[in-house]
Amino acid sequence: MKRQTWQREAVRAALGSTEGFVSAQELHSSLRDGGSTIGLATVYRALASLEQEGEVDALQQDGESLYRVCTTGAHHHHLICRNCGTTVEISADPVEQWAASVAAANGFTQPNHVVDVFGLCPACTAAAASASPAAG
Amino acid sequence: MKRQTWQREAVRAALGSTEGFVSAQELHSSLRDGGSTIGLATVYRALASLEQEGEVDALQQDGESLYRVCTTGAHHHHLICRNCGTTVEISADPVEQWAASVAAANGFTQPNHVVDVFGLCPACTAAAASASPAAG
DNA sequence: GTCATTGCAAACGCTTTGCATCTGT
DNA sequence: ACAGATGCAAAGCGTTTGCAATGAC
Repeated sequence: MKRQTWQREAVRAALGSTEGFVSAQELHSSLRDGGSTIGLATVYRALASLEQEGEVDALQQDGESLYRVCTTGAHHHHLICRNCGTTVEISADPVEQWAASVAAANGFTQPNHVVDVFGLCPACTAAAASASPAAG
Repeated sequence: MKRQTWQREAVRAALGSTEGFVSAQELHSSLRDGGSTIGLATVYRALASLEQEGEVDALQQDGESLYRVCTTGAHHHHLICRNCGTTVEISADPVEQWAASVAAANGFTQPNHVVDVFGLCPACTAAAASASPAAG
């Protein structure tokens, strides 16, 4: 039996108001910042539960778990700036098909894929160019 | 200045004698089991150093870092079974190009990408089919 | 002879868990 | 009234770091 609590809704809402992936701790901070008195453990539990139900997607990045609202079916991916965090939506139709294709080719079913492209956005590329003109 | 130590060689050797990916702790256990008195921290440091030099590939699996001897710089991706962890190497040339392409199209430089495909391998698909014949 | 490297263990960060209380049904 | 969720904080896990001795160059 699953009870309906404002905490759980708060986690879902916070997750829904994010652009890309967020860590559980960022979510907790955000919630607290928004006035919630929700506990960190509760955020983790809600996230785990939500993931279990398939309502959110999770991936591991550098030892952390990042969460994102699950886009059951047609989804798009993001191009993220490593430096300033700028996020650009990108259509990944060819990749969707490629993922499904390689999965099928190997006999795998229920294909899920995590596709994210990181890089330096134009502004940060220019900034980096002047910040590191010579490395020797 | 990089000094040549038997510990470092031991880590490389242990890594070279593995089939797939191994965790730092497994490597350490293996080394100890093989007679080495190498320390855990040293294994971590050697691994980090080796990865820095591009001699080994590393990936994160469920909060752990798994390492493997590097495949000459050219990287590929993996198709991972959600259930048993079976890993299949997949060539992602089209994705490489796609990633570079979308990055360039948006003015992004230094494109890195995270591409992982998860699914159920043939064996687990069959197992799941008999384990969950009806869901309601 | 010098300094990077090693090793131990504690610190660290992220996540999970125990237990008492509270809240939703 | 009952079952499950919450919250705090500490345990837990894997990883990193500090500091003194050691070994490589």
